[in-house]
Amino acid sequence: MTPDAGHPAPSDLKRKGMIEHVSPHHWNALGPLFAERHTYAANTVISRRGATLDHSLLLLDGVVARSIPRANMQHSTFVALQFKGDFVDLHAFPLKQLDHDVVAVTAATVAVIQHAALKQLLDGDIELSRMLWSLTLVDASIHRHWAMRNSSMRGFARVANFFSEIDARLAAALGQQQDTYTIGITQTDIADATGLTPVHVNRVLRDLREDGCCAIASGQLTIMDRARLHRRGDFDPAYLYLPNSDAEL
Amino acid sequence: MTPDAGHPAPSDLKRKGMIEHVSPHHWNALGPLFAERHTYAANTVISRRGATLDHSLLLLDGVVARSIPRANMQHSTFVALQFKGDFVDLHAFPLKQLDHDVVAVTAATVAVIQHAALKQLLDGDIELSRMLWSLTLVDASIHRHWAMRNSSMRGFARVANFFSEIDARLAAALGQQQDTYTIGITQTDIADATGLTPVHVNRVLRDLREDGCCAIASGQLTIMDRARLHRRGDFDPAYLYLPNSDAEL
DNA sequence: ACACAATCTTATCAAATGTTAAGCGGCCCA
DNA sequence: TGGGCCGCTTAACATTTGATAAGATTGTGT
Repeated sequence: MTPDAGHPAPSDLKRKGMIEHVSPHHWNALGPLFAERHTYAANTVISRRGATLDHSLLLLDGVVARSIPRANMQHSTFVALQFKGDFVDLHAFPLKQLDHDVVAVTAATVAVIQHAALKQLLDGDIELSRMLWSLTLVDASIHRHWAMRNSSMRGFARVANFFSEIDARLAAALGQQQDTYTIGITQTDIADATGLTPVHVNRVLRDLREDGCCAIASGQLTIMDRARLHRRGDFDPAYLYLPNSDAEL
Repeated sequence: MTPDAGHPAPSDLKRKGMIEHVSPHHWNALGPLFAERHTYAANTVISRRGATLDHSLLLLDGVVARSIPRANMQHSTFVALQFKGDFVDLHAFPLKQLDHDVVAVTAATVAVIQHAALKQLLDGDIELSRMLWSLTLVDASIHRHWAMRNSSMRGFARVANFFSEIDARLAAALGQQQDTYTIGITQTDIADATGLTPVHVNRVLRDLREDGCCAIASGQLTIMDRARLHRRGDFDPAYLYLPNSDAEL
C-alpha cells in the first residue's frame, strides 16, 4: 500500500462507469466525500476478510479482485472483478466485515470514503441511499451470473462469456466501445476468475484466437469479432444493468 | 399459482431464520405489511426474469430457487436456494426487474409485501432500511460462495459443501440443529445447484453415503457425521452471516 | 548486457466429469 | 388396475479438464 493519503482532494473524480447510476445531483453531494486517494501495487492485498472496515473504496484506475482463499491457502478464487468507476467494497458499509479478501490485480488507484461521513449523508438522503443499495444489488446480479457461468458453461464458452462481460463493462467504464482494452491481467488471473487451471486457460485462449473471437496478449484484450464472441459465450448483457442502457431483461 | 389472496392476514408470521436480522422492534412495523399469502405447487414459476415486480416475497415454507435459464432453454442453473425465513426477492424492491426466474422447487408458501407499502415504511425508517439492505448483502455473500464452490471445488467436496450450507441454513431457519431435514429436493435439483450432471450427482451421493458423511433419500437429508462432512467440504459458515452467531470471518 | 523471475506455451498422461442408454421402482391418474 | 411418467441407479464409453514437466519468451532490475 502506498499511503499517499492526506494531500488535498484531487479533482480526478469522474462520474463514469457504474457510478453513473448515481444521478448528477446526488453525485454533487457524494463526490466531495472522497477526500483521500490510495495507490496499490499489482498483486497486493487491499483488505483481508474478517477485518473491520470503517471506509469504502471507489476504483479510479486499475483492476481489483474480490478473492476467496481456500482452506489450504495454496489457492484462491476470484468471485468478482472491479473496474474503473466501480465501488469496490460498498457492501462493507452496512456489513462492516467482509467474507473475502480485496486484492489489487494490477496497479490500482482508489478514492476513499469514510463510513462515518457516508452515514451522515445517507441518513438524510433516502434517494441516494436507495441508489447505493441498487449498486450493491447489481454486484449481486453479477455474482449470480459468475455462479451460472462457472457452473454450467464448459471452458470455451465460459471464457468467451467472461471476455464478453469484460468488454461490456469496460466499454461502459470508458464511455465507449473499443476493439482493444489494456487491462493487464494474466492468464493465471483469468484462471482464478473462471475456475479453470492456467494451463487449460491457455488452451482455450488459443482456441478463441484461432476461432477469430478475441485474443489477449501482454495484458491487451483485442475483440476480433464481437458478435461471434457473444454467440460462442451465449452472452446477454442485461444482467449488468449498465447505466444508460435500456436492455430488456 | 394458487391465488388464495385477500383473506385476512393470518398470524403465521414467525420471526425465525434470516428474518431475525430484523430486530423485534422493527419487525413490529414490518410484519403487519405482509397481508397476503400465496401458495405455489412444486415446479411452478413464481416470476419470470424481466417482469416488473411491485411486490416482494417472504418465504414461509418450502424451497424456492433463483434460476437462470440458458439461451437454448433446454436447461437452467440454480444460482440460489431460499428457505423458510428468507426474503425471496427483496432485491426487486430497489431494482424493480430481476435478471433471473424465481421457481418453487417444492410446494411453497409465501407472504407478500407491496413495494408501495414497503417504501412508505422505509422512507421513514433509516435503520430498518439498512437492515434490509444488509439482508440483500448476505444474499450476495452467499452468491459469492456459490461461485467459489462451483468454480474451484471438485464434485465430492462441492456437494459436501453444498449440504453443509443447507444444514447450517435450515438449522437457523428451524431454530435448532437437526440430524434429519425434510427438504424434498431431487437429485436433478442438486445437479442444477452444483453445476454437475444428475448422473454425476448420483455417483457423488453414493460416495458421500459410503464415506459416512450424509445421505439423502426421498427428499430427506440425513447428516451422518457433521464434522466429517464439513471437513470434506472445506466448510466454514462465516459467509452465511447467520443471525445469533458471532462467527469469526 | 546479464541474470533472474514471471509468464506463456506445448506435450503427455491421469483423473474427473459428461453422455447415452437401459432397467427398476414408486406414484399418480384415467 | 394398468399405463405411463418421474426419479433413481448403474454401466460403458467419450470428452473435458487437471497435473506435471519442460522449454520458450518476456520483462525487470542491476
